[in-house]
Amino acid sequence: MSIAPPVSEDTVFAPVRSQTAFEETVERLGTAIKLGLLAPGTRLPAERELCRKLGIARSTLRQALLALGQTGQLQATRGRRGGTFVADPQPPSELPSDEVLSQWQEACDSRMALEVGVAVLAAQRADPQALGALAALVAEMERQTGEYPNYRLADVRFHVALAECTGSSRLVAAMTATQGEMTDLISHISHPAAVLRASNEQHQRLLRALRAHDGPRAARAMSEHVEGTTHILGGLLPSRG
Amino acid sequence: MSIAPPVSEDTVFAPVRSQTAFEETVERLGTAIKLGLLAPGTRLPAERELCRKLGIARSTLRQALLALGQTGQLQATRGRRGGTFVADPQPPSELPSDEVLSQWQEACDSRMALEVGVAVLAAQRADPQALGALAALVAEMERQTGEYPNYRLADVRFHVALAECTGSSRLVAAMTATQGEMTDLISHISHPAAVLRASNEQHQRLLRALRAHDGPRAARAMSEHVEGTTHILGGLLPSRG
DNA sequence: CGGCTAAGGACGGACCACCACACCATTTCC
DNA sequence: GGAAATGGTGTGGTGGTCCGTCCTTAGCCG
Repeated sequence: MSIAPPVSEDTVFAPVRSQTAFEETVERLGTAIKLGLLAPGTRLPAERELCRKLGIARSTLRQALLALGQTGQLQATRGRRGGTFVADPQPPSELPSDEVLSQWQEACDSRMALEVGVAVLAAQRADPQALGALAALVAEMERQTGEYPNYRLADVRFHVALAECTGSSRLVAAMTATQGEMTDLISHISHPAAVLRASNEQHQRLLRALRAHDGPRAARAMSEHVEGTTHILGGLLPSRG
Repeated sequence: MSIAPPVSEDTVFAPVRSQTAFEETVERLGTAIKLGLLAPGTRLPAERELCRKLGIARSTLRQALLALGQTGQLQATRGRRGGTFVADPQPPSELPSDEVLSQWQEACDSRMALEVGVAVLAAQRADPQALGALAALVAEMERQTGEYPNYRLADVRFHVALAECTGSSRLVAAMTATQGEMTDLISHISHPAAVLRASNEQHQRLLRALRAHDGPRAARAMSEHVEGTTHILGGLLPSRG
């Protein structure tokens, strides 16, 4: 054991980040809206019900809803048939923040660690119905290679659906968070149809591996898929911090 | 897109979990001690320095240190040459909590998702020095198949060292957390030397894949390794909740 | 028209986590 | 004996969170 390199204590003693309920709520709902998991026009549950589902107080939830309303992602209507609704998509004009940008490699690494493992598990567990849904999403992407926003929407749903194949809510949550992070990164680089088609071919190869319940092949397909995105980002992203 | 299954809103609207700085500190330090990443006798940085590193107030840190002291994991000495020291290992007598036990499958799934991806990245990035350290740990495990606590210590260090090969602090942190969770689960099942030897052979196969910088082979070796543990747990763990 | 109802909106008090700061107690080194 | 370094203690202030209560809006219906 004395041979072993001492684990860098930078990890053990790294800063503790305590996220408030307010922040986490804004993050979660905002990501779901940004990714299109909550489609425009969707009505959220009533505040009194939603705060119960989220396990937070109504006043805390309202802070979050207010914040999301001020950024234009939500819109509230009062009255008997009122409610809180997901607004139409924002012009994705914000440049990725320096903070996100400086950590893009860590984000891609985390994505690799998540997606490959999910692919292995999905290969073991995907049922015919789930495979059909995945195939439909691949077909949708094929149709939308010319319309990046539509392509990306199907892309996100593909990866989230893959996580759902595992049956693990943790992994689904991690996947949505990761996809949100990736969306921030890739929304401002160009997306030629050729690149999208190539990417979707990797989806198809992955799907074939899933159909064969071949975990190792799924892992390989997925790792190449993630690596592709990473390399594209590395080439097109503004200078790294 | 209308074909796509709607993403289950259970994920988006799942309870928000806000961890306090105190809880996270206890968790992090406690896990590091439990895993042996902070060896018995180790002296922690002085409180005034440690709270700065952790980014929390000294009083908050002291709450955590007090809690860890009351469970016998830390011991403090006053005076100029004083400090807070890691105590000798506890008799691991606590049975895994029902809460941990009921989620053992999710824990194993998360582990799969982390370890396989880490293996792929490590295969790309491991340098000779890191490979040497990993080999030393494999050799150590080989020697310790009869002494489970020692074996497990080297095992944890192997997996954490693997994460360190990726150069991603996020992944190292995730790995320590995952290994802590696994330790909770496996500490109370039997560990015949034969099982440990078989497990370590998987480490060796993984190491060979890393040396060859063969990501897919590393992924396969790791997924089989994780799957082995999962199956053993499934067979030996008390009835699932 | 007028009341009922379901929804968002606003306010105030209580509690607690966290923080910053100052000070005390103990030990060791010079 | 004094300086220095360390853990130990107390105090007050800030902000986040919760809970309860009430107000406002708008659709439904008798």
